Amino acid sequence: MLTIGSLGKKTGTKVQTVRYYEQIGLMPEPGRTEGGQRRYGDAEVDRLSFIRHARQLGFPLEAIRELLDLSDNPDRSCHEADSIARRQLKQVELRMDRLKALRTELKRMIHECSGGNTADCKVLEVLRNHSECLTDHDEIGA
Amino acid sequence: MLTIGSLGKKTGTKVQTVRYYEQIGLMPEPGRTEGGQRRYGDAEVDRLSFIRHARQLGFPLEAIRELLDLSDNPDRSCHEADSIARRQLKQVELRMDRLKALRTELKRMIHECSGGNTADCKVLEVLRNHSECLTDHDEIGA
DNA sequence: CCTAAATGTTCTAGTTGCTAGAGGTTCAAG
DNA sequence: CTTGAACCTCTAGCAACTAGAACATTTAGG
Repeated sequence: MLTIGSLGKKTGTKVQTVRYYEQIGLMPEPGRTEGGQRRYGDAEVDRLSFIRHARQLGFPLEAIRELLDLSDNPDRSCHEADSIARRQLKQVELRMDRLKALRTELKRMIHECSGGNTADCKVLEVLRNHSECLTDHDEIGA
Repeated sequence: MLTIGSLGKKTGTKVQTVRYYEQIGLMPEPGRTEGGQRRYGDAEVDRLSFIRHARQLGFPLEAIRELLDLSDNPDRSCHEADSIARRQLKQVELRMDRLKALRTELKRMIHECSGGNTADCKVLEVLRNHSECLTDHDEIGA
């Protein structure tokens, strides 16, 4: 039986985060000691590892909830899990495309900056004047 | 003199967002009508455009605050603006690298999924078993 | 057995960058 | 003068945690 701290260490998760997952129903309510402390077994280690791994792959918690659900029902079709993964892949590719455009623009800004004072700083000038941009970067928060 | 709505339209910003920027001190407190409504001039249009453009390039608001500060002081060295931009470029490149690793892993997961039921779904299996991963993807939230 | 340190507990609030809604006021056109 | 769009403030919500206060429990050493 593991304490919440050891569970966290085993899975690379902060204690607060484990409790957070419990709060939103991603992790089950574990057994408690007489004194009220949480104790975990192997099933919980597996489940939390699954969650963490999916997070590392960028899946949002709601997608992970679905994936866990599928994982709990081994007789259901694999198709749903596959489509969740495909959706995630699309997201990743979209974000990559955006970042590529941003990188281009940033590089150009920096490249053209020749020092001197801010009055004729290329970086600031580009920011002031959107029309100097070559690429589209319409989306915010890429 | 522009209303907050027209300012928003001109700069591609939601009204709420303009007020939010004012609240956190990125935008100055504008003049008001007798009835208490905000009115904006050209300077505000420029400033908000600057902010929005920097956001599109992924700069966090705190970096934008610094950039605006530099922009307001034309005699200061360009060096600082340049280093903020370089920092941002590094961030972008870091995120791209992470996304690249994620994409690789997701593609492999999906590629190996041959249908059937979830009991032997590759997607779920990979998530269950981190050791099946080829790439590093240690950082979360890439 | 006792004590101290480490770890656990709950609860609240903060992070980033907005966005949405309630409930009310002002403005401009007709 | 009336109507309806656009404005006002204030609060709360989003994702996915993270941090801190104030207190309880557990465990190891002496």
